[in-house]
Amino acid sequence: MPELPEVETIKNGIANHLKGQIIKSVLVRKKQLRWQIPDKLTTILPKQSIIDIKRRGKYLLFECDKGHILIHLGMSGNLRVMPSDTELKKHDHVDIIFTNGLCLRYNDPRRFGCILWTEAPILEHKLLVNQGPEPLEENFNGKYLYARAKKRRVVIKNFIMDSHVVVGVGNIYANEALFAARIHPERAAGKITLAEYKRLATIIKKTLKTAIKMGGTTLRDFTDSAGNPGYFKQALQVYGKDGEICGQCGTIIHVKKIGQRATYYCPICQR
DNA sequence: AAAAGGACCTGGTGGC
DNA sequence: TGCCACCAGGTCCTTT
Repeated sequence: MPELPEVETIKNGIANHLKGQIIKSVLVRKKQLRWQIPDKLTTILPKQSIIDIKRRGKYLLFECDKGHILIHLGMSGNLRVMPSDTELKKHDHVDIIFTNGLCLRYNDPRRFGCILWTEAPILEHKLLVNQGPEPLEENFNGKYLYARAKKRRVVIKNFIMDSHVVVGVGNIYANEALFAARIHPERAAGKITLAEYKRLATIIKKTLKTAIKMGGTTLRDFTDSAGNPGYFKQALQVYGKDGEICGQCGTIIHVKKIGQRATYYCPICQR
């Protein structure tokens, strides 16, 4: 479900409801996510307030009085703010309940996400310390990509999906960005020219910004924190469009597994 | 050090 | 209708 635009959309949807709220209790119905939810979460959070909510890559960072809650939504996770007595749905695994009667409810059918607690400086957390630059920041650009790609034989699509290279580019936006940049997804990262990387970096920024503006991409049942769908799906050029016609040249869009993931591309436009 | 593949998990779909 | 194989927004970890 969530790539960077979806996580950003969720963050924007919940932040204003939660900032300054005081946690009353934490209800964990299923602690086995990607990693087990630490027992400490339920004991240490009550009486703390949510100071701020930030995003790093696809991780959400909830700054509390004594540390941070670290949440990743995996493939199928979602977070909604709702009255704490709202009827449960399947896979509602965790409620963080506030003194004002609202709760933050975590739902995740596949349980690839995680909810962790840390009292150390948040950006030094093991999961965050080696993350690449934020794609919307200035330190992510064509020169950076070109330098990082030197001598790398990994295919370009996997390269830009590697969060240690740049965070937040998942399968949908990797496909879309490579199409827009007219770069074939299977080229070796080390063989892409500086000019192409400049084009690609610019397009990744543009693609993600547009998707955030449109509230993310709705596939299957993605909704934002208010339950609304995202509208970026209508703007997709290649993702999920195998067998359809390329809007640029009329060729049939191909699909192929690259690195275990479905890859959609136009064999004529992308070289 | 880098590349490749497996692992984690549920639900939906399409074929037979 | 049932069963089975396969697919899905991610990414860490192990093996080569």
